[in-house]
Amino acid sequence: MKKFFVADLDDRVPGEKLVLNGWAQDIRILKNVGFIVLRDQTGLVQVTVKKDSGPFSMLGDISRESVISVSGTVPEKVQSKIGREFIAESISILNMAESPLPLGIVDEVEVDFDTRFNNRFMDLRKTEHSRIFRAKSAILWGIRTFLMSQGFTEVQTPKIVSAATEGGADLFRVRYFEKDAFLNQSPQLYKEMLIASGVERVFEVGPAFRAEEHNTPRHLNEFTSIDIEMAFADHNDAMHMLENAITMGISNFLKTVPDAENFSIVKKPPETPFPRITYEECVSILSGHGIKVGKGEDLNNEQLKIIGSRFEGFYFITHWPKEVRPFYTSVLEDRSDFTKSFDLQFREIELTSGAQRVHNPQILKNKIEEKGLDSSNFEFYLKTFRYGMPPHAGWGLGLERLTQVILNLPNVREASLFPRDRTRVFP
RNA sequence: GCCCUGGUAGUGUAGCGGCCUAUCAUACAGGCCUGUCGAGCCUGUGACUCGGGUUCAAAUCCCGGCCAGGGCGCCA
Repeated sequence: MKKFFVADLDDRVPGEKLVLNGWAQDIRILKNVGFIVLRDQTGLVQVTVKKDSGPFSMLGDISRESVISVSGTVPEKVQSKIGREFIAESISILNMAESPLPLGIVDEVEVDFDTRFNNRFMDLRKTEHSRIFRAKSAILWGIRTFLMSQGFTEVQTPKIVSAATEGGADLFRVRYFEKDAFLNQSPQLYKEMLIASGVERVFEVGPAFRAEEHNTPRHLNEFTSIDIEMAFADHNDAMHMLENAITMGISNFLKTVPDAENFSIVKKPPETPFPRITYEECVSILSGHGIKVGKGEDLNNEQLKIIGSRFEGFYFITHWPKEVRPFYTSVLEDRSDFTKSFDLQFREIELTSGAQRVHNPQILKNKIEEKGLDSSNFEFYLKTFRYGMPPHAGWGLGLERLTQVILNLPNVREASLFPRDRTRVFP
């Protein structure tokens, strides 16, 4: 069993004997001395092999990326530029790596996306890639602990479903024994049903599937959605919960991940509340740029870039027209063309979509039909609204996109261990 | 779904009708080197996505397939 990590060396005293395990990232052999750069999940150490020591003669047999175990001592003085050094007394090869490697870990060559993802296990041995997932994990942990502190219960809802959440066009169809079924695009309907069950605050972290044939740096066909739903709440309550959750996620990331402030573009937790701008204000700003947005039209990428350039980081766009929002979104009492909805944006990237929901069953049924959907397919859902459904609100947050914008990754696929996109279902 | 671009050694590239027996880097193998650390130096190994077509001649031009990256739409 492994007892020490490479980074533990920083707390050890000179002369102490211990065993380090890891990957032989690089091997350099000179006439009178040899070096192995040993890597484990905590970092790098230079293992120095003196000519008169036993393992010197076997250095040439170790291939890059082989897994080795080194016993040795902590040196009096660290001479390596890596900042950590260890003097080998014996080395055993636990598993030899084949060569050449499918992609180099320390080679000074670029690697294409395709090659990287075809060999993702190897790609992730690069610290700059694996740390994305340490960041993602820490962000999620911060959000999760925050939601738990606010009285939320984490739930798991089905991913194989019989009806579409908001339509049918963009769902993956699967064979479910003798029936047709779909992979769920969102836990939306289930979250709401749980509100009717008397659990007042629920959240779920789980996969969402979209069969859209997009091919962009910000879309995945399978992504991780952080979804919440809260009873006796409106869209403003949901926005507060969201900005605080994000702030706690970032704060936990910055606090717990080594070197976080150096590879993140978000250097400190954002201040709350996040700026808010209404859809109509956006339209008016765009009009100042000579861009006309038609009534009830969605904002496109180019338009969102213009809006996004006015803000430092996160901001909300609120009160979207009802045309561009799903049937379960409630409208403003005084202006029924607009909804109690919001998107959380970071520049032009949409991270979250949320709203206060419709809780009156008759209005909800009408809205389903207005969207051209067959309300009888939603009976399992509508039924839960007829026996005491509180007013409620919630949101869905894309975890990969959140990670992407915080780390300023050029492509959202980088924030997914094994991305599923228009053409990739492997590995 | 529409549109654009690209596929050359393990990896990343140059070449874009004959000078290609295909460039360079990195990797790999061997050698040299007083502790190296993007080590350095020498020698060697290793490649034109697939199928048709045009041509005296195709890595290079045309068509199709497969694979990839991106733009739009749509969305998290």
